This record gives sequence, structure tokens and C-alpha cells, in this order.
Amino acid sequence: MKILVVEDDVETLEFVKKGFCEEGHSVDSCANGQEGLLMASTSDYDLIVLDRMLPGLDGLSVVRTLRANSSLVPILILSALSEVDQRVEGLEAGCDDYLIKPFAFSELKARCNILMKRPKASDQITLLETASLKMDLVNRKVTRGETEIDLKPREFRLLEFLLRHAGEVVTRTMLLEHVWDYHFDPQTNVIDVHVSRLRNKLDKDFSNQLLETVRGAGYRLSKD
Amino acid sequence: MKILVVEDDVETLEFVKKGFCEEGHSVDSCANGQEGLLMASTSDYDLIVLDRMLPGLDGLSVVRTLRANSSLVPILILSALSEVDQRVEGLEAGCDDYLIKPFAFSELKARCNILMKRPKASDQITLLETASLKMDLVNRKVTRGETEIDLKPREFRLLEFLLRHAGEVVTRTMLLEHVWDYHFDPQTNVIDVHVSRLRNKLDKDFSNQLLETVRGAGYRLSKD
DNA sequence: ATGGATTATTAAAAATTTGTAATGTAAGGA
DNA sequence: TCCTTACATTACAAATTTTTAATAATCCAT
Repeated sequence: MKILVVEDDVETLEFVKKGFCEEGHSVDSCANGQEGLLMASTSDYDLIVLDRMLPGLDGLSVVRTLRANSSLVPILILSALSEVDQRVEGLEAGCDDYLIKPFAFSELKARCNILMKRPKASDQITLLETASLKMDLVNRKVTRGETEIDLKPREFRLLEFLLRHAGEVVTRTMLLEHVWDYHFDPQTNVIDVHVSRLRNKLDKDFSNQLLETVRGAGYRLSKD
Repeated sequence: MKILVVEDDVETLEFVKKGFCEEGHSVDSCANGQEGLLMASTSDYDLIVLDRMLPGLDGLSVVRTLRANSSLVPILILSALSEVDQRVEGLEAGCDDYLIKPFAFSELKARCNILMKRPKASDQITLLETASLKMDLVNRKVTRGETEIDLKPREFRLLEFLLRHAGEVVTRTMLLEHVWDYHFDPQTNVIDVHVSRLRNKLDKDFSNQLLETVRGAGYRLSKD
């Protein structure tokens, strides 16, 4: 992980830097707001640890500027300002966590790990997966084991919805709403027909059947 | 937003509940771990506020169980256990924030807002973008500025290819290969027809034309 | 300016995809 | 077991999408 630490107190900076390095992260640092902002804008960090009181540009302004430029980088503010109102002000500036000085590195580490584990807007889900069945949403490809399964657009949407609710029973009403965008009952058997066609492609050549019918309720894509 | 509060101390519970309700959130609550776990598993919450010490099943166990079931719901732990080691233990259990009792509602609110604003794993999208043109590959939606553009499957593939090569000249041969999967020249004007249709939808209502033709070479999607 | 070539547009034919309806099959209660 | 209901399958009809082909417009070299 790539971390930026902006902190003007040399001792604290070295302490934090050393800790993160020992954790195997790559750490950049600087000692003032302007420089921090510049580094944050020009390089991609997985996390920024930011002192609140900095010479020149203070920490909160850095946060506000980054957020105004729609940066989503996780930011943890470190601050000696410990009053509730000051904490709230910090949290509302757009950072993701606020830790009061003095602090234990173990807590800083734990909080930073949470922020870095957090799903990023950029690492998007492109793959839906259940058992041996994989659906690549970007390339619109479906495979079961090694075999590629060719689906028509509506069949794709149907399977996508089932995959997003794998293991759960999916009612006909849900399917009409979300796969057909029908907000009424068409009084036909469209669903049955498409489920049948999907089954042919999905389960015909395999021993265990993934797409099961739950009589009286709907359908369920088995999770295994 | 839908919030679950699990707290056995009646006074604290009412205090938190009232606060969230006043913020316009919908709040469910219960007073023990088992029930909390059940509610969290059966209903979709945007946030769970969880007391650490609960009768029956303690808060951290609830967190661990939920995470083991790959729930990604944001969880904030409330606890009177304020020692560093206890805080670290709580944070490492899989929750997203840890607030020590006694606390100010303003800080709880600020911290909860951060967790609820956080991008959810479920609403992540893959986006191709050039100038004001955006293509959402997962939801298959294209917008230029505020206007949504409805494309047929082949038009979508054509624009996707152009977007992936924005700013570059794209030859007819490339298009036949990658948009049509033709590995020969069909000796027709399929491409011209589709480019024309795409242009109609893409550029007709706008002053600056994104899809330009490079005479003798192919087409290029302008980068701005 | 003119003519050959390249690109654009349009309408209609062809192909594909989707929906309907008729018929067949299986499940579960009386 | 029978009978009703729910689901499955099939063939065909309708709608949509894609391709073709004919015609018009544009570009650039002469």
C-alpha cells in the first residue's frame, strides 16, 4: 500500500513512518500543507495520514480541497485538538477518521487498515460468481467451468439478476420488475419461457442443476 | 437511510434512536446480540450501531459473524471499554469505527455519516469517460452531459471501442475485427451505416462533434 | 471548376431476439 | 387416485436489430 504522511512534527513523523514501513507499506511524507496537497493531487495514494495543524495550509483545508476536486482517497486526520466540537469539525470536513494525539501506533494501524481495506470506487465489481459459474459484466461473457455460455441480452439480464441474488428465492414479480422493467403483470408466461431457455444453456450439459424452481414462490440459483 | 441500533442500555438506546430519527433516518433497534445478528442478517441496513457489551452474544462476536458471512454493512461499535488494546481489538474484529462511551451525539452522527456516505461495494460501476461522454459498462448506460443516450447493442460496442481508443484513429479493419468479429471484409458499408446512426444519437444535439472522420484512415473519437 | 473516390444517408430486406399461446408434464392436496 | 394448479416445453408470431444496397453528399487532386 502507498501511504502519504503529512506531519510537521519530526518525531511524530518518524514514528509513524517507521511503523508503516515495518508493516510493508511504501511511505511518502512531507511537513506542510501545500506540499501535501500537491503530492496528494499528483500521485495516487491508498491512504493519507494528515496532521491537522500544519504550517501554511492546515489539514482541514487540504481535505476540503481534495474533496472539492472529487478525490476519494481515504484520509485520517491526526490532531491534538481533542474537544468534541473540534473532532466533529474535522470529521465533517470530509476526512474518513479522526484520531487524537497522543495516540498508540497500534490504534492508528488498526484504523488505517480499515480505511485501506475499504472497497474503492475504482476497483469495481466486474465479475459475478457462484460455484463454477462466472459472469463477466464488462465483457458480457458467461462461463460454467471451462465452457463459455452464449446468452441473448434478456437471458443475460435474467442470469445477472439471479446471480446477484444467488441462494435467495427470486419471485416472478421481482423478475418482471428488474429484468423486464414491467411494473404490471403481463399475464403471459414470458418468464417461464426465458427460464426454460436459460436452463437449456446453463444446466443441460451438467450433472448438478444450478437453477432450481421453488414451487409457489419463484426460482433460486443454487449457491453451490 | 436505514439504521440498526443494538444497545441494551435503555437510556443510551433512546438517546441514539431519537437523534437518528430527527436526522430523518429510519431506525430499528434491539437490546441483545442474538436478536441484533438476526435482524442484521435478514434485513438490509445502511449502518449498524452496536454496543460492545451485550447480554447473550457480545458485539464483537456479532461483527465477526456478520463478516464471516461476507456482509459488508458498515458497523460502528460503541463501547465503554476505552483502553488502547480494547479499542484495537474492537477495530480488528471487522468493524468500521469504534467510539468510546460516553460520547457526544454530534460526533456519533459525524462518524456515522462518513460510514453511510462511503461507496458501497454493490453500487460500483465501471466507467469509460471522455470529455462529457460517460459509458457505464456494467449498467450499460451512456450519457453525454445530463442527457442519457440510448444505444442498440452494436452501437454500444462500437462506441465502447471508440472510447477505449479515444483520441486515436480507429481503422475500419479494427472495427470489423473488434466490433463485428469479422475476420474478413464483408464488402458492404455496415460500418458507415452504424457510424452514421451513432453520430445521430451522439452528436446531433450538441455543438461540438465528438466523432470525427479521418478521411482515408478511419474514425476518431475526440478526447475533448 | 470537374471527376473520381470516399464517406453519409436512407429505405427496405434479412436476421435475430423476444413474446405469445397452445400443449405437455409434474406436484401436492382432497 | 384424481384433480387442480403451477411450471415446462414447443412452435410460431411479433418486434427489434442488423445488414444490404441504392442514392446523395463531400472531399481533394487535377
